Amino acid sequence: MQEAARRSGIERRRVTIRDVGRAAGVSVATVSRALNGSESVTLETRARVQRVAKELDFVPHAGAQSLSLQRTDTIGVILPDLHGEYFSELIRGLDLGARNCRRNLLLSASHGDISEAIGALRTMRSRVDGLVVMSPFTDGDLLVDAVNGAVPLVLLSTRASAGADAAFGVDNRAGAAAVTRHLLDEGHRPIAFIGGPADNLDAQERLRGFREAHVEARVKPGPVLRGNFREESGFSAGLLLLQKRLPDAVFAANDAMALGCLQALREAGVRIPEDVALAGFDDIPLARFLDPPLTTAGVRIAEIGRQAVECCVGLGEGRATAPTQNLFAPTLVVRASSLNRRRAGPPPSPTGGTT
Amino acid sequence: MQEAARRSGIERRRVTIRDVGRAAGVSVATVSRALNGSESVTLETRARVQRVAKELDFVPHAGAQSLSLQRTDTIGVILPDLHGEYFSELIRGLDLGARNCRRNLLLSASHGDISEAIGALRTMRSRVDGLVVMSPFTDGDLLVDAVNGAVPLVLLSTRASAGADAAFGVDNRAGAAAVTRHLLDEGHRPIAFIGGPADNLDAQERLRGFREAHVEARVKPGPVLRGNFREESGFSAGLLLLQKRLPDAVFAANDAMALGCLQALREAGVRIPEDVALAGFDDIPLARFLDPPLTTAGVRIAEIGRQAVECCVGLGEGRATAPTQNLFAPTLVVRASSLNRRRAGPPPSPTGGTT
DNA sequence: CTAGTTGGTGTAACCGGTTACATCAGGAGC
DNA sequence: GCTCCTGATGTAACCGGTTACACCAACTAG
Repeated sequence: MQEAARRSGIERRRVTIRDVGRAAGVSVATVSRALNGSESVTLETRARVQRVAKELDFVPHAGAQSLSLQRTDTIGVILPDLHGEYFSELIRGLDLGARNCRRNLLLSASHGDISEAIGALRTMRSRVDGLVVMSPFTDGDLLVDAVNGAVPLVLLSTRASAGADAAFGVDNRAGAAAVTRHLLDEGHRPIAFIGGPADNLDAQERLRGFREAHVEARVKPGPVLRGNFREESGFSAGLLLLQKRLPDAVFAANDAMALGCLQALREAGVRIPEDVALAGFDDIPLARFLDPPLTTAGVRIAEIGRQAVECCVGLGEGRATAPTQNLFAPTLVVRASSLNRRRAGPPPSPTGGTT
Repeated sequence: MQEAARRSGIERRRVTIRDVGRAAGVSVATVSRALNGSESVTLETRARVQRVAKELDFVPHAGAQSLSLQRTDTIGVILPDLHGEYFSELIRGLDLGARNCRRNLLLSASHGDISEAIGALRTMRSRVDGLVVMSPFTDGDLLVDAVNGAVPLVLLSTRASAGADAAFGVDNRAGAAAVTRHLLDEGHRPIAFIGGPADNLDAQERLRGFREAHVEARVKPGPVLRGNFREESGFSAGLLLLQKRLPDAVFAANDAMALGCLQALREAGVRIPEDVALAGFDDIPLARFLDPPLTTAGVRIAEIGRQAVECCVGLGEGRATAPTQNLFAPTLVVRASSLNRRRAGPPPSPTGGTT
């Protein structure tokens, strides 16, 4: 038994609540009460216990506590990836929420793979009081099944599912429509679209917004290219666009692809926005620093993360929280990349363009 | 399958190992053995137990397991911040390492505050098998004290401490010296330096590398300005520089500040690199996309994170891992921002500069 | 046919907390 | 002086796993 305990001879035995009790001359119950602020303990006893606990460097065993109290003070988070500015911002918000609620954050990446996500879910299920999961590439139902009601489940940017306790997301459709309208208002047409992965909910909705704005304006949309939300795919799309007659504007379904496209066009000597206007989506920090600064749809990513965690904690405490469906409206952020500065100058030549 | 369990009223009791035992007609010991792959179980019994466990959607209680086994399969991570490209990369590496070792990742930010870091340490101590802590603003000893040998402790970019079990970091001095030498080789002098926070180890070492390279080259260093590693402070430093005679080059102690400085200079019409050359440190993804692309010292951040976690897990398993002191050498990444393209042209004017 | 062995399984102790309930001292009320 | 009450504290059951040890059938060996 407990092989682990005597694993290495020099191993130091944990200080338990019994050790504290013995040293303070009281029972374990009193120690527990003294440290957890139950009022039925003499001031003097409480002080003594606290002093002894500090002296012995006593820290309660989280596992024992969770076994006894049936809670872990931890929220689990599963994201498709942990990489890039978008997720960085999201994680910051998640941490903020966790800190506000005095919870720990257990983090994992699913790498866009549903079976990895479900695997992560299963390991996490028993170690957390609630889960926040982002899984834009699948139906929420699979996740709901995997959690099976064990803990509250909050979905981010995931196709809503009746089984989830709450869902947060961005109003991609409205955001994309706003960007598209802006491009049309500037007089750009046709507008090409660089889309995200076919199975990605955000990507689908953004494309939808793009199309709806065109219908509304009675303008025929430009070509729709397929991307995967990564910079390289924006670059490839840019190359593809260069092979035909260039559109007046390009709207990429996220900033990373807009960036890639910008690279491709610039390398070919195309001037932005003089020859082709450009817009993205997300407003990652980098967008402001591009040359030219990128027009995009701004999403308060961190804020979404914070609210998701706080909602999740609330659900776990039985507090009926605000609406369980929550769509954040992005703001149109107009920067130089989308303005109409079309000039009579010669068509793009390989030597032209910005410095 | 889970149908029955799901619809059973509101209050759903956890499925325990005893429930599985009862349903499979065996004892808890047999269930445990069957599920944990002990060999002394009939194939037939094992199959039946596994089937029943799946049917009941049994997931072992992590707290109970950690109480019994004295391990949590979790590694705790405390970083100064979770925000920005640098930490994003780091977290990605940490996750990679955790995944390789089949561990969970418990994440927290200290916001550069030593007391917050220690608080986080105390809550984590009892929930993890090991800790990876980055705390460039303080002495490692405080952290070592707070952990007090409860679990293995791996430090990142932190002043080494005898009490820590291992330490990883970047050879900031060599990296900064390499960048400085490169700038000098290009013929830039004097070179101004934008430093990081005074109490930050990385910042101190980078400044040291900057100075040493000057001594070595027998060149007098330019002015050293104070920054805080954030973009705004780079911007302020840029404004300050503009008030006097501009140096030939500016070396910012990290890329974020280089970026801020670039903004300030560009707004004043200073051309980079024609009027002033610029270099940073870290090689965050953004560096390649600046205009002009930024010369910097490349650090394999994710790789450091991965190794730190894997080392931490190894220590917990009693495996004596590689050297406990580990400095990664950055690579000099030369891009356009630092080249000598000085021209006879007129001194910077508000209307000059890049597009 | 008995004694010894072996392999599968069950029983119960243990991990370290929390807390319902028991206990006990001391003061109030009669 | 005795009972009753009250408030501080102790005892032990419980949370849900793991595993040492006991047990027992079925077999082998003598």
